[in-house]
Amino acid sequence: MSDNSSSPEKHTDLSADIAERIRQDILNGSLVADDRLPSESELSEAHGVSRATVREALKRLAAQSLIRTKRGATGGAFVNRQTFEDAYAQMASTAKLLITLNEVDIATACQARFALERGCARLAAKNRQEHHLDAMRHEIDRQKDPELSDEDFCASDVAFHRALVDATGNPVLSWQLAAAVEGIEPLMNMLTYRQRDRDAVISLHEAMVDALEARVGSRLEILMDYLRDQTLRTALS
Amino acid sequence: MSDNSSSPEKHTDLSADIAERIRQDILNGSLVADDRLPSESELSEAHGVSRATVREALKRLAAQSLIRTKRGATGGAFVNRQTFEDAYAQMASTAKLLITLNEVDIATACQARFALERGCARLAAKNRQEHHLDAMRHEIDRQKDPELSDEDFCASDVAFHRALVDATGNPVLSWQLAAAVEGIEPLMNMLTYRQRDRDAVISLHEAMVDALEARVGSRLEILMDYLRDQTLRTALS
DNA sequence: TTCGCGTTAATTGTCTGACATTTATGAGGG
DNA sequence: CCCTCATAAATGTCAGACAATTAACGCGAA
Repeated sequence: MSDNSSSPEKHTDLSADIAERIRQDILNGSLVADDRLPSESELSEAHGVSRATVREALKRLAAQSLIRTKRGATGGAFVNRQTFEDAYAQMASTAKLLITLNEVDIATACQARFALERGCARLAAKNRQEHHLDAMRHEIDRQKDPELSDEDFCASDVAFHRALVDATGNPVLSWQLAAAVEGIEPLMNMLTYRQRDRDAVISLHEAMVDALEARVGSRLEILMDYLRDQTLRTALS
Repeated sequence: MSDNSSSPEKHTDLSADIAERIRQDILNGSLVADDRLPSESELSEAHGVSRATVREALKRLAAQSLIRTKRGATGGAFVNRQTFEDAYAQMASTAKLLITLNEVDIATACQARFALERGCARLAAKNRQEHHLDAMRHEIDRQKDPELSDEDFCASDVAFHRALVDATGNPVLSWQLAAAVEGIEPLMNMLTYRQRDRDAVISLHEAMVDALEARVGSRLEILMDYLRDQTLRTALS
């Protein structure tokens, strides 16, 4: 049944249509997290297509991590709970792809990253907890090791800023920000830091932790501007 | 053959493996935009699997808009150019899903949105062009129509803020921001604006355009804080 | 009773071969 | 020169089969 698609458009790619229908069912709440979809055979019969087509549709949904599948007697396709963690990974991956494949220059990426992060400053200052400060100080200690490779230094930098945005206590915010920061990591990885550059970054990081501890958002904003300029200088040298 | 998968892990879901392999080829540059992949038959032979499995892998990639397919003699699967527009749609969709399915409360979403947008203020003030101001003023005119439904009012609001972030002139930034703003649109759509609320929003919008025209980023930031508070008040009434 | 164990059924994962549909290309005739 | 038609290559779809996995059931033994 239900092959009377109300849309008279070109019906190429049945699997896309079916995937979209199921997707809508998830969106509008007909299917909620952990619900089990009908079996592939039932779906194929319900939509009037072959099982192969249904499977292609399900793979599409799986690729967007909308569903997961389990084999066996009680198996089937289940609606995934959309965790922030999942969405974060997905967005970071998209961001990485976009930035590497479009040859975004590092200045643009830096500007974007620090602009976004700047927006978190006041909220982070207001809501930060002790463990956020601890995490950031821990990363600073790592960054002080002169033996650290540029790549590891960069990774630690990402962790530092991740803790900073987590300090806002707003999951939507930290999820968006973290994805953005991680998305430009490949670009940041191409930076080569001289020791002098590292020292400058580290002292700014320390000042930022202090500002965060004292809950002075405005100072944090200023420090972020300095950090942006410092990073841009490193990039252009 | 290359079925000598170096990974001895549980090899369930061959289609996922193959999709991942091709994905890596795109990531590392072995395949670049508009390259044509081998035909399904060739891929199935190359990876030692059936054509059905290859097709499932390709559908996964298509779902992530990494490839497109064309039928016919010169058809096949082609690597997609990753446009900001594509990535934007994808991220907005992910954001919508995440926010609706996790029952994020409107206060959290608002806070996130305005915090992110606030980060753009200074950059937008610096780089804005005349056509950005025009677009924003056009939306303000729409918003003044008292016959406008709440939903249309909200859509116009999204367009207004989209123009604002575009004014930064930074594609990475506007892409991230626009996705975030559109992601919380479903939530904003649930708001009911009294006329008094609309008037308050509109005058703030007008003040924001003026600040943007005068290139006074700091004032723009303050106005955004007001707008955030105003929106929160509307939400909580 | 309760534990253990094989059987069974349901479901996804994979393969094979076929046919339908779309589309560029080239040959042939007017 | 242009139109038409056959052809080939590729994706889209289908049907049917078998393999692999897994929970649940039933049954016998301790």
